[in-house]
Amino acid sequence: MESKRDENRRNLRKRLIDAAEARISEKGLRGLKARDVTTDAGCALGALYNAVEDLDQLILLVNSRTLARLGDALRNAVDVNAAPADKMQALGKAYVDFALANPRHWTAIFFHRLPEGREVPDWHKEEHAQLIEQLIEPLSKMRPDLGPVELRLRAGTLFAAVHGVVQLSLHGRFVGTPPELLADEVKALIDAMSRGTHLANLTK
Amino acid sequence: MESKRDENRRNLRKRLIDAAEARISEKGLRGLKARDVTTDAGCALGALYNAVEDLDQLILLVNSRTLARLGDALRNAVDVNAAPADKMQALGKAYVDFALANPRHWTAIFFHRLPEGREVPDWHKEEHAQLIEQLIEPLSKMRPDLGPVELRLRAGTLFAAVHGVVQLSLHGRFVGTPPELLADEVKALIDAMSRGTHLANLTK
DNA sequence: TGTACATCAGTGAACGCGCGTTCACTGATGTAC
DNA sequence: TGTACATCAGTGAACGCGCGTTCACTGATGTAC
Repeated sequence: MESKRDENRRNLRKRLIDAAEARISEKGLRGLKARDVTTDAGCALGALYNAVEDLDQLILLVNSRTLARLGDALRNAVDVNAAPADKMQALGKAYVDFALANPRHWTAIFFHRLPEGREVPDWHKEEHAQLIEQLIEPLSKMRPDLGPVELRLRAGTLFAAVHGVVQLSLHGRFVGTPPELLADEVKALIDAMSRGTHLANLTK
Repeated sequence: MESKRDENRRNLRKRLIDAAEARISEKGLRGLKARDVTTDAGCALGALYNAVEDLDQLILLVNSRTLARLGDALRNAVDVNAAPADKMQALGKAYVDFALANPRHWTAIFFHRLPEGREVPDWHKEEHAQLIEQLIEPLSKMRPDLGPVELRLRAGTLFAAVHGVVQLSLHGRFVGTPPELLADEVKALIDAMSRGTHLANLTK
């Protein structure tokens, strides 16, 4: 049975992650301060360092949650019986919707950097990989010409491409694609890429 | 005629930008400190604030240079007589090469954030826009079906997509596309996107 | 169940330090006559 | 050209402050008998 100590510890950890998550969603990563988080979580400043290694780890935990939520959003978006092309489009739309609905959490995933020399833990990298995994199945149907290695590579590229479009649009850098048009642009992107050279070959 | 004062001022400014540029290229944006820059530039700490508004503006000036260099690289990459598709590919390759050759400068452009509430000056935004401008001409040839507004939008999307692929690869997030394969992936991306639905329509 | 001791989480004041920015001063450049 | 004064850039020590992290202490939870 879980001891009271363990329960408290787990509890505090959760409250801290909740508080950090809320802060990030309001102020962004830069607005996250140890004092604010502990105040919001209802504990003393020092308690943070009992529950969690340091602030960076707390951010990692929030990002981990965000990735899980994003993963769920993607999973819920696809109809298992749908055509592959529709699955791809559904995934893209879900991704865009998620980013627009959670701009600061989404940004935090990509902008958080650990201090020099500290490596992103493997369990967290794994969470990244699992997201991309969801593209593989529908993409493999659309691109039977690709071997497993190329397929995985291409899925990563597609993911990264969509990511780039959403990022530059969200931060208004270079491209000022307004949010209303974002979905359409991503749609065109996915359409072109998941078809790829496949259809093009048919025309030769 | 330029007074000696003006000349000195211009000189110091240049040395400061040079020094900041070198620092960024070695240590990245995070490794840029006022003391280091002024030491390297051979002036006192306080002189920085005569020559330049503050550190953020100095970074902006370095980024501005980087954008100019990138712009030149793109311009030099295209053969004016080449086919549009080859032009697009040449632009993509030049972009990837530039990012791989100048990873920290390239990263600085996208990661530098001004303090809350301070806006990126218009002249700097304009430099962004001019980069994308270079895509318009070849893309318009390949996509005569697009009107001018859609064309500009699509060019931005293409740019952002390539950007995303390079970024995630460079930072090893999500996708671990190794640099050797990066060029091929970007090639496939540009190929698919600049053809877009155009060729696909032909097959209907 | 009760008692004595051990362990470890919670506390928040204090530490420490990195680092951008300022400021009183000096000395060079510019201007007026 | 020379002199007197004004201006403004260069200097670097000092300021200031934000903020993550520590640490000696207290008090609650766990363990042994």
